Amino acid sequence: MLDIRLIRSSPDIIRADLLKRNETEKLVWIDDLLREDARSRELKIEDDILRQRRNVIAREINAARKSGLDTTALMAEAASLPLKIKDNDEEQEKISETIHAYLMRLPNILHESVPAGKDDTENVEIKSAGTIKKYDFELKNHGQLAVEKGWADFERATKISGAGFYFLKGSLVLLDMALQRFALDLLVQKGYIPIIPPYMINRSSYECVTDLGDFEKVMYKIEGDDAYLIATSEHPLAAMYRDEIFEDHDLPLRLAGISSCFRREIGAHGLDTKGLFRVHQFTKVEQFIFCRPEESWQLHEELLTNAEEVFQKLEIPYRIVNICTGDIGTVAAKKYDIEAWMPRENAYKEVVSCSNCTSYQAVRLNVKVRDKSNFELKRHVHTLNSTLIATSRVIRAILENCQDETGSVEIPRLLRPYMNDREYL
RNA sequence: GCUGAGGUAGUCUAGCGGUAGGGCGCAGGCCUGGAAAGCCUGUGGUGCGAAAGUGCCUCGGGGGUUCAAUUCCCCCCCUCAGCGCCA
Repeated sequence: MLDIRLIRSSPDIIRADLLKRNETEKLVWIDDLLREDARSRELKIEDDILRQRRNVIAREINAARKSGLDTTALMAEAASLPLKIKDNDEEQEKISETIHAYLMRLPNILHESVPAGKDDTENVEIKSAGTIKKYDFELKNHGQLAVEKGWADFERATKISGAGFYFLKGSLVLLDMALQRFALDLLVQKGYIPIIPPYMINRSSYECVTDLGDFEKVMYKIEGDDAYLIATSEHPLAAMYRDEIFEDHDLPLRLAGISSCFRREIGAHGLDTKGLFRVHQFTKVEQFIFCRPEESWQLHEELLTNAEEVFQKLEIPYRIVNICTGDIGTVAAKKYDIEAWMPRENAYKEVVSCSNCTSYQAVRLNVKVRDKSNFELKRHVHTLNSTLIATSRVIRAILENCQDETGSVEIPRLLRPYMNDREYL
């Protein structure tokens, strides 16, 4: 959410950003918002005066009673005030609901380096790395291979849970856990604090960290409780410090979340229908940072570098794309995706999403940092998040990239210590 | 799930119809050669104001009674302790 004070003081910055996003229909929101905000402040001034009068009279009545004076006139005036205050409050309540509704729907302000573009086809590649191998045999679909080898069972999972679920079996279970520990060790060694968060959080916390549309499309709600299954550990990690103020020396705070992730919307497209790429449930090691506003762009690059290191170490070719205005969504100010090379499809596929959300989550969460040199000054922190490893997608990348003509899968060298030094799955 | 005790500013705690007090922590100031100690001020949200200031709101949340609610009444939420159930 944007800070209303920023919109009040620099509405042209917001307007320019909406134009860049090509969301011109929201331009009128800004005018309406500014009008409502001005009216809200007028009402507050009136309200403050009424309340002040009420407080003064209450004190005067008390003083008069104590000295035995007549209070009839004061009581009469006092009796007229509550109704006026109530009317005023009701109007203010309506206005603040309107303001809040706009604020919840206005997107974050983009970084200047975000490219303009209509959708994901216009994201901009900024780097590609790794050696793409040539295969002189036909690669097997990763899902098909996994079933043949007894490493996964999709049919029985569909029978008992529905499409988009899977039983992971045998070597792939060990591989999944090896990837988790590999990822976690990499982050711990860099000073990130590993965290297992709650897998369910309540609606009010969830609204602070994600886009409203996600409630309808992405999140699983637990019936009968105010609880939603997390779509990523980013969400509980971000909400963890809700309504808190960091001291300057607490930041930057680097966290490594690990959790199962639950998502309703998975789509259904060609090769992805069956397999581990688009699923309702997967495990993810996530990087998350709370920091001072001035250091977030540098830390955004740090997160990306960490994620790249994973694919370098696993020897999986990848590229980095800068997500364009049409694909970036409401929360991030800038987002990189890492896409891993999937040789069977002859294409790069998304495996990492790395975002700087600047103060957008922090404003809703009310998370601030006390300024080092000015005790009174408290600024909203910046939050950043990035996948380190989403195991299901990396498993697919390994099954495809490391496959030989016999259908054997060679385990990436640096992962072997986590696989009891085995060379093949 | 049952019973009991609680929820007061960053934290601990007092107040139980009449401007929310104190301890600790933290920040600043005075003092000092420098520090400690001591003393003073500040500490959440928001409005007006260039500033100095000044007002309003905030005692878990929401209603009600009252000129006035942290205090009385109703509903809800959460925490802790004990018991029960349980991997």
